[in-house]
Amino acid sequence: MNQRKPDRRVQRTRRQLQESLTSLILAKGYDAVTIEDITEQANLGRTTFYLHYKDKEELLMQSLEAVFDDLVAQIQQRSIDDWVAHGQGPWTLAFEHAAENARFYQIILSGQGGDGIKRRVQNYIAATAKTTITRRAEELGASLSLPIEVLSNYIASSLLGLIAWWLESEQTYTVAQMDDFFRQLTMHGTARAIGFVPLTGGED
Amino acid sequence: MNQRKPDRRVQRTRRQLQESLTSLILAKGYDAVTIEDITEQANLGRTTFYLHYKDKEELLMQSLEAVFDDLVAQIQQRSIDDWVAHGQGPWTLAFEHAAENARFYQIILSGQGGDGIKRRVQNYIAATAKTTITRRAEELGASLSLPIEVLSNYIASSLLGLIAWWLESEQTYTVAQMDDFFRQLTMHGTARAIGFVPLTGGED
DNA sequence: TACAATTGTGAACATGGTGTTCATAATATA
DNA sequence: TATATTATGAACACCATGTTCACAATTGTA
Repeated sequence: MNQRKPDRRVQRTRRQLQESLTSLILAKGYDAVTIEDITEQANLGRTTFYLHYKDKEELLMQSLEAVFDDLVAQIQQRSIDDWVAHGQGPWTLAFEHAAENARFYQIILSGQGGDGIKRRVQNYIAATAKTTITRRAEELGASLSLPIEVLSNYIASSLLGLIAWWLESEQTYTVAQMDDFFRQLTMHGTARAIGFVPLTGGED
Repeated sequence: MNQRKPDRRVQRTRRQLQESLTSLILAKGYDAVTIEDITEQANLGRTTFYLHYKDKEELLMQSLEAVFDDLVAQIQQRSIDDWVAHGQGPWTLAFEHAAENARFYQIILSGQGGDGIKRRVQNYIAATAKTTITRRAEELGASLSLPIEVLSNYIASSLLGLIAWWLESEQTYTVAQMDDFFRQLTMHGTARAIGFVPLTGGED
């Protein structure tokens, strides 16, 4: 009945484990962090870790999802048209958030973060894009010219790929610039950027 | 002086190690393969492995690069316009190659393939895209509307992301369809696919 | 063919993280 | 206060890694 309130110790333990992991990642990278590092930093027994999480990756993903859920909620407070009207894309907040935690995501997204973290982050973005686009398509009564799965996955991988590159390159460009670049690519595709002018929309 | 011909034993050993690794990846996944598995399968001493490679990843990347170099050479035999004239993108061969070795790339690209493999593959694609685009831009005397690094990285991550998704989804679509999807996105961007019609190219 | 250099071998070893068990202690909730 | 839940830490088995070393096998060449 009251599944609602987990034991105080549980909350405390999990929070400490999460905080310890993120701070350790900043200190020594992802792979280098051992379970014992985490529990020691958190002042907990190593056994306790396995009482709550299967492995490092599960711990990290739960932390990330909490943060992402917040971010998505913020983004969805505005409609797509609202964002565009302000000369921004909905993903502006994503670029901002990434910049604010640059070193952290640099490590996580470098791909040398455990097995499937980048992939799981990408899945999260794709799922978000999918529901957002679906909802919008319903509002407009419009139909997609591509399978939603293809589209959402394309968006997720290109956005995440660009963010990862941007962080690795020590942020050669500002958030506003990245936002603008991504909008151009989103609006007109890569062809125009290369200077390749399509045959004026021929064979749709 | 004659750096040219490595000892026959070296060639033989390296080839056997490469073949063993790829076959083992198909058999039990990437992570599950140990150095000992590889050398045993290759009928070599475990020590021998370290005589040639630092770790599993180095071995795998060298195998991949050999394959990729071939593929790129094939692709570059035609000009971009040639490809387009035939109703295809240069990346058609990439989709084909991926389909032919579906299970292999499914594992490699799932992200659960060692630390940075997907990332290194993506870097390879980005580098290829960069030189290709640069060359073409020089031919046309055109200038890019985006930094080449941004562009090439966007292309690489979206292409690889799409391929990875496609393989994971058990290839719900044909090579020709994927090629067409990617071309649509390349030519017109994602916005049009959503049914979002831009303000007729307003404020460039 | 014989010889010197290179390469492969296998055993042995140290290292280090993982994941599990279990009896016991600490703490929360009712 | 009583009972259930959670945390503890020591101990253990396990397994892959990476390195060393003395010796064997093979190769390219003189």
